[in-house]
Amino acid sequence: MREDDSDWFSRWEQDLPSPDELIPLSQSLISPDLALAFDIRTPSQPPHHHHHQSSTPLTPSQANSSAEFAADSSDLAAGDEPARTLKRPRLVWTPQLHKRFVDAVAHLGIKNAVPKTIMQLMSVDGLTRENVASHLQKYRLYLKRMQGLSSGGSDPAADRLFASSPVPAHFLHPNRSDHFMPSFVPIATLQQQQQMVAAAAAAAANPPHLQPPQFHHRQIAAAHFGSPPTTTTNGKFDASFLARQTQPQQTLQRMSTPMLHSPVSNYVEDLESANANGGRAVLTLFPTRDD
DNA sequence: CAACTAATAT
DNA sequence: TATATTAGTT
Repeated sequence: MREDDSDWFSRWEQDLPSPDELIPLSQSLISPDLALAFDIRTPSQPPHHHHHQSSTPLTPSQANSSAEFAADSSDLAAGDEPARTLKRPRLVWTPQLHKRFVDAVAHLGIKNAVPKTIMQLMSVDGLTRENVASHLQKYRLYLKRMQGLSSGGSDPAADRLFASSPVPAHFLHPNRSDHFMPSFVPIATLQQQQQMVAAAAAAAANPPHLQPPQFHHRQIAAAHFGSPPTTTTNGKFDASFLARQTQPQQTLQRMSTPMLHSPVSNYVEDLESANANGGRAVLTLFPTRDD
């Protein structure tokens, strides 16, 4: 029974030659909740993901990363009005997505790294706080596990995902004053929008008990099938921050490090990340790049 | 009470 | 196992 677990991921990767061949395409899965909440009937004209830029209808800044969801075995009856009790497809944490997560946590500091803040920093449309919370829980367990195994621990394939992103040293050190590292927190206007939208939605629509999706009308969750990390299909995330935050909500956003506003190239090299994993990659800033 | 975390369920 | 959902705190 050991072959199963160590294989599923690799097989998953390898068995996906290319999305074009495999994917029948346009399975545009908009988050059911979202679709419902916003009365989005059809995928409408899926913003044809024109492979190449040419005239992009969306500014790069708007081209936020979108969460990828797993293809649910449940068939969506064609033309069948979805019951109001639709649930979101399971989120697939790809290495890229996880990296975004780790970066967010790293820059927030483990102390301040809470689901909501992480979610906001990640700026991945479709991502819910619950998504992040669940992942965070697991990630914390992973960190704890790793603390015990400082050296020589051959990493079981179980943590492949987590191993894909280097663990910032601070994570393993329960140093009480760990607020040294938290670099600037590039909160995009997204945060404000989310807050405002959420408030507005709550005040105006006042949904029964449905979690008011904190997305603006522009932020729509598009679903893709798992893109193999090897094929560089995805990883086209965008750093849509750089918008100076206006009013700090509750979360404290401070610019400690001298470095600051640089349109896109805000790379922070954290060579300190020397984990036992033999992780080679260094810590970069948000600009997620496929490995 | 909203959000966090741990526990539990699928 | 991975992620979702619930439950119990703060």
